[in-house]
Amino acid sequence: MNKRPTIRDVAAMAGVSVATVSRVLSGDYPVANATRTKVQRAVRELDYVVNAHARALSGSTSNVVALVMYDVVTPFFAFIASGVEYQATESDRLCLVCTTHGDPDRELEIVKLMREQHADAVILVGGVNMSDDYRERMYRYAKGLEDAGSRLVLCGRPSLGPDFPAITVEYDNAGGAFSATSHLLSSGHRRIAMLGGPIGNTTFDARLDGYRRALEAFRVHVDPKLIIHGDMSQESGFRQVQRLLADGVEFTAIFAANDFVAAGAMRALRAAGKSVPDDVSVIGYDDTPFAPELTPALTSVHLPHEELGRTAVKLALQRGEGSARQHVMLGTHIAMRDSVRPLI
Amino acid sequence: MNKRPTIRDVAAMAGVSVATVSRVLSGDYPVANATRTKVQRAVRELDYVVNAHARALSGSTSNVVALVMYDVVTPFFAFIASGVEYQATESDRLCLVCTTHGDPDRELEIVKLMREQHADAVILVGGVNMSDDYRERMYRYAKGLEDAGSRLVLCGRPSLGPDFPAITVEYDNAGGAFSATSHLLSSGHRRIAMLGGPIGNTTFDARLDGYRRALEAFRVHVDPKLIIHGDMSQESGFRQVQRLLADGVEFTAIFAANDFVAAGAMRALRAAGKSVPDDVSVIGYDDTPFAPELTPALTSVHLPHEELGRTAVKLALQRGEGSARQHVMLGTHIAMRDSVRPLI
DNA sequence: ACGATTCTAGAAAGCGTTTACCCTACGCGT
DNA sequence: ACGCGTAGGGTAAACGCTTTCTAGAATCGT
Repeated sequence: MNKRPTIRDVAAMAGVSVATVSRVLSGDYPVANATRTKVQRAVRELDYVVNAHARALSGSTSNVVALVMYDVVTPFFAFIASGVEYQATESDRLCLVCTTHGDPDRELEIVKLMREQHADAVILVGGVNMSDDYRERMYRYAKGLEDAGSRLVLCGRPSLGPDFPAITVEYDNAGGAFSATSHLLSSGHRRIAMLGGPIGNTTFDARLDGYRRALEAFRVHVDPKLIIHGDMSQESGFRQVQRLLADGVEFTAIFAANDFVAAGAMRALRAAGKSVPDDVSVIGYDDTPFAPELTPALTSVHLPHEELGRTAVKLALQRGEGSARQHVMLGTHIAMRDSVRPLI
Repeated sequence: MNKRPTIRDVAAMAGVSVATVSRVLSGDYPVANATRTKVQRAVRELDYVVNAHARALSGSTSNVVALVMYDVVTPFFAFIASGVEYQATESDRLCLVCTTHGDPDRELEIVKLMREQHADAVILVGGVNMSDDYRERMYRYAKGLEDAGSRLVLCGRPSLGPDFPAITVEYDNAGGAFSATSHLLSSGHRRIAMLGGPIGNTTFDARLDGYRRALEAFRVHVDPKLIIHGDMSQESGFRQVQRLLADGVEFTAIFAANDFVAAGAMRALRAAGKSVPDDVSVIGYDDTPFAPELTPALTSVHLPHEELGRTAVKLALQRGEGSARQHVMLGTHIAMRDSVRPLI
């Protein structure tokens, strides 16, 4: 097994100094054509590649963007990750992916790892449980990252104030929920069940809030019996509807906190002999790729997932001092399909 | 903005040498308790974290596992990635993710980047177009990675022979297709349409092969008219069925090369007024999370996605010389649901 | 023809760790 | 009392690159 060649080997073979090789490789400094050619031949000959760690140690950037999220398979996260990855390679960065599975300690751990790695940007994706000490801890993280020269981006997570050293890239969570609920309301529905997510999570609190505000805007009573919380799984949606039915709660429409819950809900409805959308209208959130494949095709709130990811990277990599604490909010829209019907 | 502290700052504050600090941090070398405490206090005081690049440069491992795949959102890849990420963090490694979108040049580029990064393992995921020069190029990659001290893993991609310096972790692609087709055959179906993937791709060639072998085992004629190729999208499945119908090809069952194609196919069938499974049985591949949510719930070939990913990492990180070129094959099974019905 | 620029390229000082090597002091067996 | 093994800790040499500083050669204006 050959040892991997270093820059000195290349320099020796080309008969120049290591400085010259380095300059040919980075291509910024003027180098005579003949010399450049010699060096390039040596590089090819030896199949030389630079050592990224040495380069990062010597220079100052690591060319790495870090992505921290709940998991990697939920479409919501996967699509944001896709946008991040896309823009990262566009900007010649590599993409480090870590998952927390909702564990705050793990998140702390990861941020430490990212400081070690000198990531150019650290992107925290998705909602979070805004606990008492979350802000304070997040502030320490942010400081640490700033000192390490990394940009912190909160993506799909609320800002922590304008003086907080982080970029925020949100989508209009509450607004999407408001539109969805309004859509149901203006179709004549008044008894709209909200199948919500875990309490305290910024994402699902916001969706619930949008639901509430829409009802209020239509002067419809917010009936607590219509609001259920669960995790975000298909099973949860299934059971939530079963419970509603078992409790004899009346409703003509369902607003589910995401498409998986909506799918489970529709399954429960079908199992109970109720037709969607004839008996009950259903609307989801996230507009996952399978939404159009359900029967009936699911109406859902569409999010600009990929653009969220792309914007996060773009802003983070943008140099200039004012850029370190921006806040952008992306819009949502409803993808209308067949799971909603006006109430006659 | 504070400069980030180095090990010398810690050493100075604790009144010891940098060597001692390093030893306290790695914890291998004996250090007196009092000294250790002093150092740890200084570390906390300064909020010091090691510089991963300096460590990687000095030591020899980068603690990074690289994952190269088609994209990040297709459930097939996402679940494998999930397994990789899981096992990587289990082994205290970070996980670098790159996508190729099917571009072989991009794959080459990425492997070079991974050599630069000194990744402990490079995992190439999923099928590939086995072109003439693929083998040769892959061989050069493999050599380069081996010299760089990285392990190469082919995951869900066929081995290139026992003397090829790479680990292979496959699932029984053809076997799964064989089972699926056999399931249809033993339910009495004889006219089974195969909605295949792109020609030349190892994954879809294998699935097609399993289909063929099953028909032959049942002594059923393989009718070329029943075999269509497309990309792997829902739309592709939809159009493939439309075409079959328009061409007046007779069939009582469909074997789709993945669940997305199956979903599109079912939609086309429904649009044409055909009932699944009363008129046509359908079976998918990959057993994506939405398969149970379709109407009817889709029978599909279940793959051990996460275990593929986990095994890839586990084998790659396992030290010992013989371990550098192993080959494991994982099994599949059919997840039976409601989209298949015996032909009466 | 001669000083002033402009190119080109080398020498060497870091970048922040780890680790091989060396040294001191102390306990212990004989 | 003496040699020795060992725990504890310091010194300095890598690790492989980038970049500043410096300097010779080539070009140019007058």
